[in-house]
Amino acid sequence: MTITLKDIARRVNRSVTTVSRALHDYDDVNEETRELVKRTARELGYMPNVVAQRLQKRRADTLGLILSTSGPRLSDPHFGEVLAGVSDEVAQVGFDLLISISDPSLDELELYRQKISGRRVDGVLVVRTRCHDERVEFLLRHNVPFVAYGRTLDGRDFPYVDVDHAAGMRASVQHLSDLGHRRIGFVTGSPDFTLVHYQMEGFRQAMTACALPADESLVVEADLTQRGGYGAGQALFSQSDPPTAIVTSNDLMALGVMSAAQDQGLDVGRDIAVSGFDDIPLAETSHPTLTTVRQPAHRLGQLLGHMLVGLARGEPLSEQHVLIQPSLIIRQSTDLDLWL
Amino acid sequence: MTITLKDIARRVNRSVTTVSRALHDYDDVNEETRELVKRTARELGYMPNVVAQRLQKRRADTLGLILSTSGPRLSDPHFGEVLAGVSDEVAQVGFDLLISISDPSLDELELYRQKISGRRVDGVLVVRTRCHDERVEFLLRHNVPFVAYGRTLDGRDFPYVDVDHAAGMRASVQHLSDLGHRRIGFVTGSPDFTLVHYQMEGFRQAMTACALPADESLVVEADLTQRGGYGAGQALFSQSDPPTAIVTSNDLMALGVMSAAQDQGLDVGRDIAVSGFDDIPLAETSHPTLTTVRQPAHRLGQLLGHMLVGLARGEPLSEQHVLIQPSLIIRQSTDLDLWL
DNA sequence: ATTATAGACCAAAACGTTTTGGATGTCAAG
DNA sequence: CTTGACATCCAAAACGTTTTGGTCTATAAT
Repeated sequence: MTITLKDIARRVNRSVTTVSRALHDYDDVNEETRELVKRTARELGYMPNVVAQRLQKRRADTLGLILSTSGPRLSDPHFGEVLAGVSDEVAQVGFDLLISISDPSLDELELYRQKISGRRVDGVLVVRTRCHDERVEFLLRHNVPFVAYGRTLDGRDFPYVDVDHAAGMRASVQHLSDLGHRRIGFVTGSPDFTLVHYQMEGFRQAMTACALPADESLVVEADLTQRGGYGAGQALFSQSDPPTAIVTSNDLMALGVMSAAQDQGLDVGRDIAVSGFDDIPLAETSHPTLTTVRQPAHRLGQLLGHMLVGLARGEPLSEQHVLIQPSLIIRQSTDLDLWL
Repeated sequence: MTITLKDIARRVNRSVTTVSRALHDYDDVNEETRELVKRTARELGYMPNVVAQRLQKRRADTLGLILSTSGPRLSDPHFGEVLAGVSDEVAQVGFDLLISISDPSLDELELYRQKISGRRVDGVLVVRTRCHDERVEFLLRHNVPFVAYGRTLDGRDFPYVDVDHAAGMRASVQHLSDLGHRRIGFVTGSPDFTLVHYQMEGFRQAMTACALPADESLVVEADLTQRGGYGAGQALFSQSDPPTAIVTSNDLMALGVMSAAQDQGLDVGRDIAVSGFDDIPLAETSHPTLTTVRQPAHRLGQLLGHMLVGLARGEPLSEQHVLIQPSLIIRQSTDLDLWL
């Protein structure tokens, strides 16, 4: 049997109204009754029925995150860390985080529609944006509070947090150029992803700035996974004039590239330089350790969570657009003689 | 403005009751009105307010998962995969999955109390059980439907899904013994975890069965992470009479151990054999590839989800206890000459 | 002509809160 | 004595559903 306000009211001989107001520290209830109410509530083990609260308040105190099966999975370490940041942050202010993995049979937007119009969530998080992103369009059109992890390219205005992938990539290429590399390969994800688009932009900018020849055959596209990186690496190494250095769209791919290199008998860090993006924990303990562009994943998640909670509460956002500058972490995979 | 049953009722000149019943295909509403109601609902873009439904039905259609900060994080690949399985399964039958990361300041059990008595969730998932697990005690005491990923040791009866860690570990040790190893180290997590306990049991059983000497100094405890494995590996390699083979509690640790070995200049697979547990995707692409004990993570998650949904709906469970037999996957880290 | 039966519908209650708009009593000031 | 202010309390409405327990009408059976 579960305890309700009515039970407490009956017990202390007050109305439900008074009990509710006492528990919420309204100032129109006598000090004594307030104490009495609170004590009995504790004694009876009263816990408010949040569903009823939500119905009355017309708020869900819940934030939604929809993962499409094609997007990043929970097993992507960088993404997991961002998510942990979001969760930490929103939990602190009493919000729940609702995670849906979109059934492949169901249209992803339909899922948004359900969750949102069904009042299940009062704000959503969009992850890994695409250059033109239908989810963003949908959410804007339906006036749903949301924050995106990543920008889009079609000039719509919406709140986002993003990392300056172009700058990160420029730093990587610059570093490799400084080491004397002239044939630099790029193992990349689909250019539909905004992050890949900007990385590509940074890559080309830096190649030009360093006066390096642009060779399109050195740009290989694959899945943003280790397996994808492995395949792309194999493709690059089997070319007649293979690159001496490779940058990648994320660390998982970089690890895959390193595997492919090692399988070819190459000594990563000496025969071939590899540089990643993200700085997942594995980057620090791989062999050789991985040079990469660090994104403050956890802090980034916290920021996303913070903004989203604000939006969901209808507060104005102090910063609509946040662009975080990543930093290059140089390790052995680009310079094996570098010992820590 | 959001559409409610009342709006539809007004529009079709029927009562709210009839509209509700029409939408739910009750047989006491005329075929024509049913059609009319459904059509108008579609036209107006009606979506039921699930909060109201839940209040009325006294069900949340939501399953809870509480991650304590000390337990596995979302960034553990094996765990992420299990979770994806759970999520896939429960989404298919319309349940939500609520993930809370327990604030370190808040007592974990208190969080359970809140979510459960607050009627936020109608079933919970307990992951990575401990030999004596307070969460299990709590849930049993409060009669909350739950399924555990892992057993406990104190003889309480509750539904669980677990992997036979003892058998997996026996297979690993047997394999190493067959290769001629006699000094086998064990890099393990805290024995409080049930999985570690059973691994330890399997380890000792196999050592005895293979007539290998038990040397307690070869058992090193550390965090169930790559970093933990690295440290434990260093400790083992700096001993006067180091092991020639090492088994570990999970793959992340094994990767850490491999790193430590390689930093010592050891050739993993030749100078030292390393064997993991889980078979995360990384195991297949590490260098050398990792011999490990495979757990069907995704399927395991689906099973957990399936059981939990059944319980939450009050259906009797066909199988209370599921113990899955893992299989040994032999790769290069125990036998470098093994080329695939 | 009465009584059943079935088909179509609905008002009201319920779920457990919070909010609104008073009501009541006391006391001090005028 | 009246007025106003203040402190304390509460009934009723509201949130959007589903369920309960009907009513009413038309037709069929007796």
